[in-house]
Amino acid sequence: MDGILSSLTDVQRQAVQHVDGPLLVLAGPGSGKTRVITHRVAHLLAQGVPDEQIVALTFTNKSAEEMCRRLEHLAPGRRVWVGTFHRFCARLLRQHAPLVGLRENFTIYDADDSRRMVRESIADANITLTHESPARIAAAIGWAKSDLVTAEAYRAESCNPLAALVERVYPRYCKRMLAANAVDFDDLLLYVELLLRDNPELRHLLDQRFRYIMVDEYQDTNLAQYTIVRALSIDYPNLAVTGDPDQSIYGWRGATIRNILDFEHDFPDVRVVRLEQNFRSTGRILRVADQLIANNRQRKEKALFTDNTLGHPVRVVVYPTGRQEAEAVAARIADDVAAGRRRPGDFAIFYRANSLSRSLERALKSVRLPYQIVRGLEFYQRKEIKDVLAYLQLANNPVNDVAFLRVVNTPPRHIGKKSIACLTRHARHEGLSLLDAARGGHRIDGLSARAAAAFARFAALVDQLGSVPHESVEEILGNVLHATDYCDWLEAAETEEDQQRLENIGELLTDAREFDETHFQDGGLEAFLEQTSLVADVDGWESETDRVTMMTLHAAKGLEFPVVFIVAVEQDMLPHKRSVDDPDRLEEERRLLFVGITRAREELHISATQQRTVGGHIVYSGASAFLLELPRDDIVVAGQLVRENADGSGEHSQDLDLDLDLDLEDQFAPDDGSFGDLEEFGWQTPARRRAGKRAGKRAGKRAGKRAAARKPLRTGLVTTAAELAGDVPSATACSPELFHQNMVVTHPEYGLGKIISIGGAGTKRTATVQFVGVAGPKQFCLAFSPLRPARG
DNA sequence: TATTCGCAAGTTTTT
DNA sequence: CTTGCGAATA
Repeated sequence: MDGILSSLTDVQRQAVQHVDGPLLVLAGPGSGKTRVITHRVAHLLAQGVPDEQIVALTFTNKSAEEMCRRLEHLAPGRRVWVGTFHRFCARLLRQHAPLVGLRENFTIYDADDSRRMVRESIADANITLTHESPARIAAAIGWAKSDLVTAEAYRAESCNPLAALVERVYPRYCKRMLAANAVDFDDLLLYVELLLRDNPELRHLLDQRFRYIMVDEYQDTNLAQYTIVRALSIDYPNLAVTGDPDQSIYGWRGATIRNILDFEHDFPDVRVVRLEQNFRSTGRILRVADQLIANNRQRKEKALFTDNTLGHPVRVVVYPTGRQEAEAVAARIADDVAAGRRRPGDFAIFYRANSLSRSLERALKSVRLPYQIVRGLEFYQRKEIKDVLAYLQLANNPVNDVAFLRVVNTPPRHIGKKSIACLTRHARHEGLSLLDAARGGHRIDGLSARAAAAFARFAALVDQLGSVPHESVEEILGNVLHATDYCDWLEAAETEEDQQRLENIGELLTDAREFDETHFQDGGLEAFLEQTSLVADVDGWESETDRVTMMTLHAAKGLEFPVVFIVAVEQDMLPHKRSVDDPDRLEEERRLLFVGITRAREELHISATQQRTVGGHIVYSGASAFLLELPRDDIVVAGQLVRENADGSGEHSQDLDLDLDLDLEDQFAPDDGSFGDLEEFGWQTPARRRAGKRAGKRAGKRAGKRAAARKPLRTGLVTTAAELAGDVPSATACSPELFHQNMVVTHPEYGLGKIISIGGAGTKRTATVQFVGVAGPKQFCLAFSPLRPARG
């Protein structure tokens, strides 16, 4: 035990040695948080706490594994429960499923399955969507669940069209899910909460059993998660949470930063320990991170410091295009690797959105650098994998209608849309599951004898799958592939794509075999299925292999790399355009960048472009406002950032040093010459564009004029600003969010009008406009209409 | 009923 | 640019 404690700092030791009562560890990035948690577990064990009384909850399987690994070192052979919140809840729910109306073999639906279910429920409610999407309704339902609002309790506030839809769809969705014996991710939490709320004796029992609970990344908990750990810490309030408000990046998923900000309030006798010493990054990197995050209001002040060397300045580079950015990053890495300074595995590239990985991937390929993209989920979302898993799900849970519909005609069994519609109608009418209805298909009106026979054969097939003795998942899976002819079907096709599919299925078989070796005894097929639905992207990351890692900023949390590149730090990308208008969400975007920055140990490169292709369209990007918040003394800038005051007043342009770093000139100037032109571009920050958008007439008009006067722009940048301000009519549509009720607008054909009603979001946002001298109101889909705000 | 083609729509982050 | 969906065709 002495050995364990001696490797810790004083503050860390305080947290580790805390045994009873609530504990809050405010841990800055790189402050040894995981170390503290694992050591504390080891300490508890050393104090005589039985293994089964300790539970450590994490957000990703990845960090759970890491924790297990370290724990195995500190306390070999002990069996402490470490895992994700969702897995923990899934386990509890399996044990007590009947209490909430489920059976213990319930299926966990992924986002895709649950969206299908929402779609059906929308149909149930006789709703035809006009300007909302099933996805948005699904998200709203999820949001309600994270806030512990059940279907029965849900009431739409008046004047909220989305909520009005949710109020009708949510109960139907719930009913359908129960009938299919299925839960979605949010249900896992919600049901456990209800379980604890409605069964006091059970709650007490579990409270007693899980006597020492630890929650990592506490800043990312939502109300449901908070309530669950709270309910398990009443009789034995030994709840230890660790987190950093500055790293809260899941607000969009219902996480509330208040859970950590108010922890001291909720648990009055809490012991608070602050870990502020950073052991990871250079002084400069830490300072850059610290300065950036100082711009946030919602936080607990922290005094981050480090004894590490100052290190290199952070490089901020602006490239003309996304392609050049990707090539430059790849070239830089290739250079370091070729010179023997670094290994590929030292590098990580982070981006805001998955779609940005493509150009990087291509660039790394062309310089022959080994890489891995952390996007593990994708594997389980492939059609062939989902198909095969659907058979397994159906074998395990025969009332799973979504799985039934997925595979009833895959591979093709001469069962068409009409027959399925007929079956569905009958099943609903009789209150049967689709599989049960299929079994007695011959008695259904309007169903051809041929189709009825096909259904019966399918039902028999599924029954056979379910009756195979549960020797191993691999065997069960093998049986599925054989009995359904799935592989034969793919082989027959012989296209390149189908070859790949066969390989993927092979990979799934390997997965199953590995599972059998390690976990089969913990629950067999059901446990395997649970694992496949509860994996996340980060989980696919292999730290051991020597490859360049690419991932989203979200996935990067908790990891560290010697050299980090953060690309596409542009306005509307980071901060993302869906977040810029909401101060809270804007702060979250800033935290996201903070998380990215603090992953870097030795070197950090931040880049942006002037022009990038997103979704097939070229957009002229502007510098992220965040770039201008970085401390000048700790960064080196290549490219020019021109800034104007957000209110559009005065031309206060702050030109950052055009400090071209030599490497960069070497890389680009000779090749394409484009780098030398960069200065001319008069790169524009979004401050101006937004000034134009918001204050429409005043600031916008001036911004437009001024921008036009600053001439050497050859991109469409100025035009864009002017258009947004309403100066130049054009075929391109304005941002739909720009319009609001009662706004006066112009249309090239109809002229001046007024918005009399408006609703929806994104491309679905529609407005009804009454034009002057035009009979009857007109409807517009704002994303594509030539409608724009009127001047003056 | 199966397959193929064309068009439209949606593009943030994840358990 | 991708994926998904619907219609037209074999």
